[in-house]
Amino acid sequence: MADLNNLLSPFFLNDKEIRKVIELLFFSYRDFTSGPDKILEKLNFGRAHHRVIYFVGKKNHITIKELLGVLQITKQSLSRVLNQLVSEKFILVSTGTDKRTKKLSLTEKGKKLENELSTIQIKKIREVINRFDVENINGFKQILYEMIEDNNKKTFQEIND
Amino acid sequence: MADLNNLLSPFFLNDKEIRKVIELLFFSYRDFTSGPDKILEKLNFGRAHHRVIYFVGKKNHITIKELLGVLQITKQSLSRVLNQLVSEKFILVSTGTDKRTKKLSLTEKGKKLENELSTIQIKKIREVINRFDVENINGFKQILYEMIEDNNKKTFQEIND
DNA sequence: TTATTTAGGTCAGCCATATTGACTTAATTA
DNA sequence: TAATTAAGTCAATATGGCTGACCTAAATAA
Repeated sequence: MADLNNLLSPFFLNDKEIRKVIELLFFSYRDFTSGPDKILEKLNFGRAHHRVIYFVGKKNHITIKELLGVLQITKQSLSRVLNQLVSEKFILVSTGTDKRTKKLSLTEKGKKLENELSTIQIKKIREVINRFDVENINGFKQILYEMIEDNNKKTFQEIND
Repeated sequence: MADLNNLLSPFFLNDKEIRKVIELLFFSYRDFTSGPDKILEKLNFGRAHHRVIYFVGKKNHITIKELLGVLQITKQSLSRVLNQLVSEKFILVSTGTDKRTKKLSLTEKGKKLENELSTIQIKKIREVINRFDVENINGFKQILYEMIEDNNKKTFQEIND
């Protein structure tokens, strides 16, 4: 039966092979975040701070509500992290046209940190990806994209329009 | 200059495109772990328990030391999680030939939970992966593998030999 | 055989990141 | 004017990490 399955669907992957993917995701994601973690530690920041800095850098003038939508954490969780970043002058808060909203942006200090952290991850990805051909790279991106829940696919598109 | 780069290296990816990969990794990894999280919550377990159950299931009779090497956490961190799993009879501890060591294995109850959690993730990966061809899938696995630090590549190989 | 190393455990305290629930303020919109 | 929305805050709780100090028992090296 297993043989028949392999015969009929050449792209079929058995559980054993798929478990390897589970492990690859675990190990690669952990190592992917380890570089920035070391820099953040010196500033007494964590990965949560990195995410905020990343997405504020990505979308200048992002509001609190939008940021909460991207991060999918509670406003209480965001509050602590964001207040630290604001009080230490990595992030600047201004009022929106709708005066209920706030617009977040990186200060020069914030941009510098954002750049330092992203450079590590960009370099790492580029080093890996340069060893593969364009079909593999596009396939890689597409597979990751398809692993995202539909709701969050929208978010990905929104921050990239 | 950027044009020249693109001209000379067709596989060159600019920072903007690489940033998309950073985001894809963040969103996909988060959604990938959200399924099991819901089941674990009912048992008052977290992702740390899942990892222990996963790797004990993966390598029967794994020792504490080996498990610490895979998870890369301190024994104090492992201790709390593992003791819960043992006291709630998901994991069985026996003594190794070297009587200083302990061998961990899943009980029937543990196997059942492991299966329940892994099934969700395997299903998710299979659903995605079945929409791609074998070259894309292999490329995907290889790129993830290359993102792992050398030390941890060894670990991945060891648990898969 | 004694000394050292190794595998594992434990106690205590600390920090980061997340949660829920309840409540407030100010501004916008119906 | 009433309802909704964006944002903030206080308090309590859980999870999952960490460091440091210290312990036991077994295996191995000097």
